[in-house]
Amino acid sequence: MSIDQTRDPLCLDNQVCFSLYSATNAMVRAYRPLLEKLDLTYPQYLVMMVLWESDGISVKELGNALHLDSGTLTPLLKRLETKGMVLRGRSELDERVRVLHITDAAKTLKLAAEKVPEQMMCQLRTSVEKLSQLKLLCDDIYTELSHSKG
Amino acid sequence: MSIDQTRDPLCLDNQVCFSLYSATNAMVRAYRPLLEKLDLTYPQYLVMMVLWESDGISVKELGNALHLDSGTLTPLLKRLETKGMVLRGRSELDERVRVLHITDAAKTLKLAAEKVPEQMMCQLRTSVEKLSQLKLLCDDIYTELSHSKG
DNA sequence: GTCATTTAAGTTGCGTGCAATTCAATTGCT
DNA sequence: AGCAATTGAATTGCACGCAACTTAAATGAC
Repeated sequence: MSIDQTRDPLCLDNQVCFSLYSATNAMVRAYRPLLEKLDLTYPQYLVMMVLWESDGISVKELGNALHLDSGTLTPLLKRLETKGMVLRGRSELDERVRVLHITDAAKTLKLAAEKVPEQMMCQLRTSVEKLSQLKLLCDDIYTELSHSKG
Repeated sequence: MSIDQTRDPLCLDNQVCFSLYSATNAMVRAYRPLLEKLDLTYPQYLVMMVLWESDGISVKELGNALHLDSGTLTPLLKRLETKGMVLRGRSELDERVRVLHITDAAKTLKLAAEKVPEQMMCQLRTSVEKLSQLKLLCDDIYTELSHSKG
């Protein structure tokens, strides 16, 4: 004769947010061995994905694309610079802005990185429909949570 | 005449994982002002949720419930102990295991914490069906990603 | 009973996320 | 032109996550 856990607001099993949190942690863990071969962390991989598509953008623009701020990105970009993946230049028009350029090594790395999404899908043995459903729902609540604030 | 971004495997817009990652970051950000009043971080709130339901469990059991390891939990529990929320005792049967007990202050805190889920739902202006869909999908991929490893 | 193995927790080290603050360059107002 | 307000990055400080390792206690094989 246990309590009705389906009504308990503080029951872990009822919380979407905990599922979201656990799924994300598991996802980042799953990426690790794949990205280790590229000498990248998951956030670094995200940064590289943006830069592979849009070379020469600013830290601000990068932050907008990834929903991250300079407090996170500045040290991360310095690490990528140390690895020889990124050049952190300055805009000539506006001395405040950093202009981010990828190196030739980064362009080479892209070829290996292109295999990562498929490797990841092999572990995610879920239907493509479910995954696009998941993406829509995540984008949905992201929008809600951002709108209610900034 | 741009490239077909829907086919580009390294296009950010195509990646479920990035949506998941951004949604989780946004979710944790949204919790912050609510939990600040309880002097808890989101992971600390998760720990307290488990302990409110299951007082007297071990670090191991807590880790199983939250999918976190002692490297994360030990320092977190020490902080909760400093705040007077948790007592980190020892099992008499097995000297290795910590027996975690909540304090009276933690029991009082639970009353305030019970309001948090509803406050959170106010920001998540999404239908309940969508949210339970999201939860199912997250639990789904969590299971897939865990099974493929441990 | 002894010793290798296993197990629970703790420690170390690194890379995030992010709030808060600082700094310098630019913009806007007048 | 002069100066306040704004903006782009960087810095500081704190709390995770987690891999890798260590420590100490318990278990198991013989």
